[in-house]
Amino acid sequence: MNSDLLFFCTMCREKPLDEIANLKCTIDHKIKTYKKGEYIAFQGDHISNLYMLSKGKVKMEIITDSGLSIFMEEISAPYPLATAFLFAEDNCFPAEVVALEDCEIILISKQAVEKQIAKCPGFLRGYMAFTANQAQSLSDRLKIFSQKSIKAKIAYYILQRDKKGSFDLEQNITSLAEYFGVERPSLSRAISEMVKDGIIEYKGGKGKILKYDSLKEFLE
Amino acid sequence: MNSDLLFFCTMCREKPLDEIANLKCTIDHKIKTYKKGEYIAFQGDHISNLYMLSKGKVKMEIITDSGLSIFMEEISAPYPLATAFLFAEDNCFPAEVVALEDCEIILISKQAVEKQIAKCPGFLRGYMAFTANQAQSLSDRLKIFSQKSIKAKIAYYILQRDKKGSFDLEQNITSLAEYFGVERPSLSRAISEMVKDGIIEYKGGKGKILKYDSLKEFLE
DNA sequence: TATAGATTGTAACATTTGTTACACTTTTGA
DNA sequence: TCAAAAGTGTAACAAATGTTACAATCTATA
Repeated sequence: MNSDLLFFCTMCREKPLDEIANLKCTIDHKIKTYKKGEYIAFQGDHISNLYMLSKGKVKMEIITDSGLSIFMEEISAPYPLATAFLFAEDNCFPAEVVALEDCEIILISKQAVEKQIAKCPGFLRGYMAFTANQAQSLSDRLKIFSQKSIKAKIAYYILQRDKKGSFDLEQNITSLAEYFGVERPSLSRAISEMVKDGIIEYKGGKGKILKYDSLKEFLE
Repeated sequence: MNSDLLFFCTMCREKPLDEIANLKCTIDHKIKTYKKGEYIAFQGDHISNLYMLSKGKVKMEIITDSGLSIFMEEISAPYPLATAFLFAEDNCFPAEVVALEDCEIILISKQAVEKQIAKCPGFLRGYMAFTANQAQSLSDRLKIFSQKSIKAKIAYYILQRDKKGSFDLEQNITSLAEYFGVERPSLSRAISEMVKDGIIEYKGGKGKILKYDSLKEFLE
């Protein structure tokens, strides 16, 4: 996948892929490469470019004043880095970015991004859709987390996916436990208890809701 | 505060207030008013306008297929509603919006928003800054929630605010407990134990970090 | 098909957190 | 200035969740 293509795929989703392949990227950009282990950005760096990770894998790490690492996340290409921060009030990198493999990054200046947004509504929609979807999934996850008990999380999750009394967890118990921020055996146990209490049926990732009222009582 | 002013204050933050006051709002918009109890939007409605709540207070409520309310949030003017969703892939209202008081809403069509964004970089920055800041605070909160134990949440929170060995909680214990999603006495107890163990000093919202290593051990 | 690896359910026990109640302090507003 | 309200720390006990271990099942691949 060449860089232009990648760029259009990620940021300008309105055109079909074959059409994109024939487009010439007219956006002013630079391409930088980093060797494994190199720093791509330091925490607190002013963000004046859009960073599109086009090849490789990076680690973003939040370091405190005293040098302790308190948060870490790995990101694989293709993915834009810190998109939200480019336009945020405090437009500094919130974390250090280190190349975990050899990486290629497409840099587009804030001015170029603004120019492109003004020129191409598709680019605007792509950029907005990206940050919007990101905010949306953060907010979804936060709603799950704000349910205090595991059974409440389950109730919230399956009620959201309720299709005429049936639900599909859409992922295995191990991942779901991680998504909920709880231990797998604890989630397993909670589901078992809800089945035993006749509130739901459950088998192999899918199930049925038997008592809506009981589920509702777990919430909030 | 007139509607134009409100609009510029919220979405176009680059100009000083006195300058804003003299501006004429050239953005194509409609103003709608709703009586207390009226529905402003239904869950699933297609979002084709930016909704600026300029007066009043609304309730956003997520209702499941089966009619259960599983999430609720109150929003007071001035505040834009569902900004992220206007450009999201699934651009439907995620919740019902009901007027809790008599409300006024400024409606700006997606086309008008795009036009304005293309025309006025300040508007773009305002819009982006808003969604970006929103995403940022969601993400901050999610990091706290993803720390499993209360002491880990405390450790993460104060390390983030560490200024040369001192920290300031910036809010009272009651609010902080709510922010963490735990009970107040539980938070109180956890802090007391950390003080007793000589890990931190604490008094009236402020404190000092005595053992960085012990704090670090709580994380993740 | 056979087999190694991943996923799942379950159990017993340890640990953490929630719950409730109360006394004490600080803040607020009349 | 005083009384009421809000905020705080603490304790004892209940409840929920984590931890660890193991066996059963499913899945992918040689």
